[in-house]
Amino acid sequence: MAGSCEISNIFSNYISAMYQADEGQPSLDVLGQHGNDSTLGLSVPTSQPSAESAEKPEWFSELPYFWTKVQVLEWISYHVEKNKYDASSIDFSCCNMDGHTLCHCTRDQMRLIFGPLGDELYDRLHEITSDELNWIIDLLEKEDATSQETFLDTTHLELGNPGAKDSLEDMKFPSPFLSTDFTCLPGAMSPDSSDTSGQCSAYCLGCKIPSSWEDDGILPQHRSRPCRDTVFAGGKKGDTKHGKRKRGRPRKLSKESRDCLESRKSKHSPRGTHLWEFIRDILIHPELNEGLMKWEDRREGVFKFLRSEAVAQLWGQKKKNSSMTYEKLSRAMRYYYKREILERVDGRRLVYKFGKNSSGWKEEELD
DNA sequence: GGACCCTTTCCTGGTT
DNA sequence: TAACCAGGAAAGGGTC
Repeated sequence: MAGSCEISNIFSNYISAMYQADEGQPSLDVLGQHGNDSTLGLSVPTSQPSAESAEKPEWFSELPYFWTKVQVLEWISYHVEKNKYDASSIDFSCCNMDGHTLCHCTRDQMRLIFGPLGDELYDRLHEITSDELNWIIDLLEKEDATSQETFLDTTHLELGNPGAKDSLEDMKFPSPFLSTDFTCLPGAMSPDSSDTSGQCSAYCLGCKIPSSWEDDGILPQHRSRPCRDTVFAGGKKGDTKHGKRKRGRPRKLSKESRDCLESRKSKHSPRGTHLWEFIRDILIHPELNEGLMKWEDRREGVFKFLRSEAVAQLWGQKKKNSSMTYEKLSRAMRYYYKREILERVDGRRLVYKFGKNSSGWKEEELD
């Protein structure tokens, strides 16, 4: 009970502080500024430095997973205030949780604890943590560069990485795939576009991610709005007259925009993973691809897309292409027939087979 | 700078 | 009717 009292105090203090410094309120609109994009269902804090940045609460610059109980409360307080919610109906005794616990709350649990605010909190947390997966992926990339390890030790993530936190600040970017298509729990990673009320889909800290998912293409992008708005400018349909666009790949970003987005990237970053390698990596990590793809005949290299659009979205995310679809992905797959990287599997929808020019999928090779 | 490669995008038509 | 498949065509972007 004492804990509950303490929590209430923190809560009150925080709200008081916010009233006193209304101007200084964290610009976490932030968490909703891109939110109009229902496809993405995400938004990220702006990276534009603001005069108030010095007054941002601690939780703003921390990963939710690492939030202390106090920071969790501050975060809750912020949203209580933001939504003009009556905090008296919140069960404070249930708020005594750290970020780790918070991140594993289901939507239903959030509702139970926070009432109508539960949905809001769940969504906001989801937004932040979806960004974090990208942070994690980035972290993995750095890790991979030094260790050549395919997988990341889970404990490493749980301990955190101060350097990577900085990266998070710099590079948050919404993850459409993860936000809409993944229910990603520690130890399980399965897409589920329809499930918005199940387990907390925000966290993937227990997941191990194939090394090829870590390359440049999947790196978080700069999160400032002006840049982000230009990221997929070429990918929008109907951007030419008569609602039709020219054939071919749309022009990429202007140099300025690219610089903005990729200031972190090496100018000579190697070519990203090829599509077939990306597909292969999903397949050879069954613990991650549950629900995405499956082997039909492992020995023969026959596999099937279970959630074709989800895979396409993931591929699109990797290539920074929000308009990727299975239709397009499958066209690229069909080009592999000629090169014998893939073989046709006639009469079976969504089924492909690795060809003689592919590698790295056979069990013998993996051993 | 240009060739080449690897997609990406659009499209038409066919199949399930 | 929708989803998928097949493959031509055109184009962008990265690498060499």
